[in-house]
Amino acid sequence: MQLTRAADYAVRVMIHLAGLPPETRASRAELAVAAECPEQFLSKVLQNLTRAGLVLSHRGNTGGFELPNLHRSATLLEVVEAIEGPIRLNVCLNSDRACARQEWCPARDVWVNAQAAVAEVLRRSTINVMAQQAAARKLVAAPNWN
Amino acid sequence: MQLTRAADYAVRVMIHLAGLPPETRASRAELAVAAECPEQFLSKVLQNLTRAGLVLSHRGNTGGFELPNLHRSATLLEVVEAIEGPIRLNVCLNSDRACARQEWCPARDVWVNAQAAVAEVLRRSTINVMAQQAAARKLVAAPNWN
DNA sequence: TTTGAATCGGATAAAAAGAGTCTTATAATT
DNA sequence: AATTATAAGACTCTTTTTATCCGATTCAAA
Repeated sequence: MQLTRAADYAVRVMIHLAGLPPETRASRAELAVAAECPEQFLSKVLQNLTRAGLVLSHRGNTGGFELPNLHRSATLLEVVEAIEGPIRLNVCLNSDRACARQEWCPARDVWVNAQAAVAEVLRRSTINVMAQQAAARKLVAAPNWN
Repeated sequence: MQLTRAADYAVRVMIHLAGLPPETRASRAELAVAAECPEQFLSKVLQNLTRAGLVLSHRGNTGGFELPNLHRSATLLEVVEAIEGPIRLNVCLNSDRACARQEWCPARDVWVNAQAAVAEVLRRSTINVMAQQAAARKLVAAPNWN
């Protein structure tokens, strides 16, 4: 019951991108430094984000990754699910493979509620707001007023 | 980000035990049928529940497992954590191995809140109440009034 | 048009976790 | 003593996680 490293890195990257000026491209290398993770592994994460449309990739000499304006306010839920797929707190919540106990099982209701609670928290956080928070906190941590 | 089968089985077993009269012993075989899971695997689950004190085990000819009265109102959180250990939605929430970004990372707050939300839902559900619900719903599903 | 810098995509792999099995030991009742 | 339980540890198999490597592709600039 834990977030994967891949999803964590994805969130880090998205927040970093949201902190850059619009239309800025960041190279994979830069993003790997920002996310503090192996660059090759981040490659896979970025490909998933690209496929989900949360990020735009550009190849070639001046290539890199860019956050489309449309997704500057993406939620953490979107980012996490882009990497891990839909959140399912228990196998019995998979609509495909329904559980035989479903009719009467009181635990299922709890899993449903718990899952909804997590999703709600993740849905309420957008990466642009988090980027602002990060910037503000870094200023407080290492002020440069002179 | 999913419950393990072991934790799911543990919950099933605890609810089953809570539905029996106090001081009743249920054999491992009976519990495996009730939980719809392999008996040998359940063995490991039951050992963990026993170590956590949530269940009493008795060896020998008339042995079996028993739910101590003290724990008839155990919460789902207790049961799940007895099997999986403390819930940690992300590695950075492990107090031992703190994250270097902790000072300013705005995502951490979200993980903290999400984790608290899950825990709260699980804490609000007790197995005795769920056993009653299960019994009531089974009656509705297959009534036997005559 | 060639070169170089960048991502893409597939193959591979090591490590860890999850899920389950098997066997021997131990305990308690009959 | 025999029978019937659980305990405990070793073991296996599969899947997931967490990467790494390398050739192909793309694009811009020299």
